[in-house]
Amino acid sequence: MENGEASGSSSIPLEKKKIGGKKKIPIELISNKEARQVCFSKRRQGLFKKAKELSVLCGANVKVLTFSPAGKPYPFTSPSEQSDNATTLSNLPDLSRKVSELRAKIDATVKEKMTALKHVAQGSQVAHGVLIWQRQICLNCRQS
Amino acid sequence: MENGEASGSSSIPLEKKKIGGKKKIPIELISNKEARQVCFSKRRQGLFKKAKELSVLCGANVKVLTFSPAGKPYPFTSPSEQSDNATTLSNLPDLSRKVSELRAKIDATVKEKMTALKHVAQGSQVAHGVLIWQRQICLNCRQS
DNA sequence: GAATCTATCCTTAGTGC
DNA sequence: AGCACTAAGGATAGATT
Repeated sequence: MENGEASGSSSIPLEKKKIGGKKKIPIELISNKEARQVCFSKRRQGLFKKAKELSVLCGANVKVLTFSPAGKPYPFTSPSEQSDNATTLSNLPDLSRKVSELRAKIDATVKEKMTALKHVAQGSQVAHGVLIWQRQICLNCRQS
Repeated sequence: MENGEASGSSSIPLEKKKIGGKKKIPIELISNKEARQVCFSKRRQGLFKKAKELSVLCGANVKVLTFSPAGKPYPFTSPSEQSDNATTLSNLPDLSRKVSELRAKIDATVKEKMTALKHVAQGSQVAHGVLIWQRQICLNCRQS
């Protein structure tokens, strides 16, 4: 697949440059900042499309969360998951399974983040940040 | 011995069938259960690869969370995010930004799930499940 | 700088092993 | 089950508008 630029051989036919056409690029950080942003937009679009296709074709829940180079979040959630409210309300037998999936998702995410942040907190001054973050979670719980 | 040709009878290269080739398929739920599973495996692989390429090319954090038709979770997290612990420990100036990103992610996820589950709970008997789920979150908070 | 175009690269449906 | 193969279809880097 990722048949890299490995072949350094001189057997690569150099042809005259035609307009258009996709050229292969190495999978490494794009140095040009503008090109990187353009690439992000295009590929994020493609990634979301692939995610949607996967969810539709296979009836699978798919969530994608990307952060642009500028730090802006771009989330994607498969339609089947977005409409869980409606579908489950009229389809109670599936409810427990859906709830289990949601619980697994949030548990995995929370656990992962907690672990990461705890490790970070052990060697830095971010302990306060961790505490604040934990309170937000608990406030969310109480609010409901 | 050289490939294939050797033993006796069939020295004539058999006519190769024109096998393979990709046909267009409509983007809708694949009815055949096995085909659906195969498709899920292939496309999940492709999706993860695309996610990795996006994260590398653009230096972006990417997370993908998929559930197979059978309900098994397959998560993907971009390498740059996976190594947040190490990188941030030796790179404290980036810490607050990383923490903000993590906080935004978990907040978005929690809020989304809470909303979905609250809607569900309003019209069904799942209120207990919601409460249990909330306690788990809060326990996680206290444990740290 | 977003949209469009195009040639090329990449993914993957279908098949066989 | 998983891997290899083929080639049609799709994604996209670069140029152009």
